[in-house]
Amino acid sequence: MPAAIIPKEAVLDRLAAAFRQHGYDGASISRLSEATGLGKASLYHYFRNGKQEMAEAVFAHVGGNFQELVIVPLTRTGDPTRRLRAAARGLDEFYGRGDWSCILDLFGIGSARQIFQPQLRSVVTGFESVLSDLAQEAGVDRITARRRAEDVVVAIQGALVVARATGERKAFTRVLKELPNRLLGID
Amino acid sequence: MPAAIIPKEAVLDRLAAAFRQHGYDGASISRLSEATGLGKASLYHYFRNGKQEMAEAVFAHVGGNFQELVIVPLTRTGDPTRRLRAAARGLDEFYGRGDWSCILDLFGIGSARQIFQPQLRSVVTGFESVLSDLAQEAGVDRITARRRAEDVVVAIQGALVVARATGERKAFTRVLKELPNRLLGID
DNA sequence: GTCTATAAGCAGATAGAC
DNA sequence: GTCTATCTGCTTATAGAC
Repeated sequence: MPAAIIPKEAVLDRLAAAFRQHGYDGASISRLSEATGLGKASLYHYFRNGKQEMAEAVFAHVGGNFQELVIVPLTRTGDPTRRLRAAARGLDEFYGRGDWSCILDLFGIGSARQIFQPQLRSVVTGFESVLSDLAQEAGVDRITARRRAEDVVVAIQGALVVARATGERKAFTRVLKELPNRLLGID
Repeated sequence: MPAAIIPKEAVLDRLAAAFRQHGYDGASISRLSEATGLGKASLYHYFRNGKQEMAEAVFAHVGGNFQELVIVPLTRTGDPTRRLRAAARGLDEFYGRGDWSCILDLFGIGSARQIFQPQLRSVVTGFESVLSDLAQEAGVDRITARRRAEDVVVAIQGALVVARATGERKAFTRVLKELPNRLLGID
């Protein structure tokens, strides 16, 4: 009974990369097999329910990374601006400096949408809550905090779309740099 | 030699709707056939190079709508704020009040990206130019105008992604309402 | 200009050997 | 746990009748 050739974490990272590049419908089992270096049958050994289960595992895995790189820094104690700068660094890493598409975007399209829409919604509202709470902690009134939190999420998603369309990540980099100001700054 | 059953315009509208719903890779010829009400062979009669040509025609057609609904109002003469409000109404219609995904997003994913990336880039830079020129005409300095133009494009794209993820269009509606302020308003 | 029928290949998924 | 081989159905695309 030989051990796994690569750890499941690494498999999930490679599956995530393939889904990010091709989208859910464009990521065929053959491509996922290539991307992981595992044969198709090996993939089915890991994920009995096929592509859908692979996507669900990727979603959970990527969600864990997001939690660690972005949510944890935001929910620490200490100066709000510093926490936002740490989250910006986390977002930069999480999105491959702006080169990687967001699962929130990709899994909202085509057959993935039927599967993931409820979860996409709760990711957005969860992220917005954390941002809004932080803004309020920094003295911003509730209404403004919620609006700005929404604006930040919108800006991150939009910047990734624009980066993909233009082939340049400057819009994304700028959004991250302005992140503390966008959430806490003057109107 | 019977005439076409539905005009090519209508075919393109239905193809566009199908691409918007399923993405490029998810939009199979069968689905495109269903969406248009034409048999597969009829679609190939219209578009000899198959799906790629359908997508290219949709891209051009949708680009024409965008020109008409958004660019024309922005490049008219008259009060900049009024022109931006007209463009906001155009964007609202162009994106089905926030319910439709943007081709800029969808065609940046998977196999469509290989085909369309250069054109996506020029759509973004073109739209940004028009917005930036308008802001400068309204007295905004060049650097600020360019930054705000980029922010506006980012916000529209992001709002559409968030709308799709949450199933709510309020973020999109708000971005449109704030459009004049986002481009011309105080920092 | 539209259709039905069909070709050739790739999709997702499984069986069974090692 | 991995592989090769294979199955079924759907995919793109075409041929040819009307």
